[in-house]
Amino acid sequence: MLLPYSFVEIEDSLAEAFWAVARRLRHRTRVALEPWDLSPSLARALSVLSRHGDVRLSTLADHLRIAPRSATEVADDLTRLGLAARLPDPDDRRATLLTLTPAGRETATAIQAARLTEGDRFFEVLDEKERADLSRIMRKLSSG
Amino acid sequence: MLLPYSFVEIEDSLAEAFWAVARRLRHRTRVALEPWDLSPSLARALSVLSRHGDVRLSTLADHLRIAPRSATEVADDLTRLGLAARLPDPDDRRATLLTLTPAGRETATAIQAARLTEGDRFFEVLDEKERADLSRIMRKLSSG
DNA sequence: AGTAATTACTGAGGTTACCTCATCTTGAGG
DNA sequence: CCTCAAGATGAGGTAACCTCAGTAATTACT
Repeated sequence: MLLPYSFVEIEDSLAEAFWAVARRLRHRTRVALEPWDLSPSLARALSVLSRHGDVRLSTLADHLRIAPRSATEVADDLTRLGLAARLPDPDDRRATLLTLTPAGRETATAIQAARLTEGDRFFEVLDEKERADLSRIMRKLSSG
Repeated sequence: MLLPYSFVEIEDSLAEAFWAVARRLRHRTRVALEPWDLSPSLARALSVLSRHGDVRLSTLADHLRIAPRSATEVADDLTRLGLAARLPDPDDRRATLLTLTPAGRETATAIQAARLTEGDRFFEVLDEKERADLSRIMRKLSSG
């Protein structure tokens, strides 16, 4: 199937350019997490806990968009690291709440801060208007 | 009593907005690949082969940014699927070239086209100027 | 109230896409 | 011709997911 040549080139480079940026940003994020020796996956879980407070494992799974069974493993890992703890849900004895330990809360806050500065540094090559444009465009792309 | 919760994460930073878009685009790409039942990883390898012609496994590894040992596995998979074949490098008897079979070439072309239309559909919610802005901004971010 | 269906978590085991390390063969330089 | 490096691969390992089956607790339906 053939598309108009110029059109192809533009679209092609747009998607590719996007992924090139994604790779760079991912790398930056990984570097930003290094001081805590935490995988991106666990860092994300920590951030969910820090934003939403105590959550059921199933809710954690929803937020992370992983299978419920996998949330069990994330909880295991965070617990093993002393960053979170399980406690029974008072409203439903089938359910388990995951809560941040003080160490977990501290780590979550530190990571959040580091991630923000990393993110800022990454995007600060853009001027004010470009950032506004990008923000608006991202919003459009993620809901359209 | 349990409060109802929303699964929608608050995207307060550019980075998070960016990742939300990345997730959507990745999903679109995966969907676009479904007709061929190929993993994104193999599709990428196919596209390297289609762009660079016959390549050594080590070169393939470089392009895909994976360890040389892992390129062996990618080659195994493509070979098993009849999309590529190994042939000895005439210039170096230690080396192996991977080459596309006719089926592989055909698949690579079809995937390329499908991927472009998917990308097209993804970015077409933007108007002309937004696409130009995004393209410029991505370029700036990936080299800055 | 008694039973059936559903929900929350987890054990067992699998998959994908990577990795390192050791080994074999071939090539290149002193 | 001898040592060292490079290309591929066997063996074995890992992270981060997955499905499926099972148990306990809850809700829904006679």
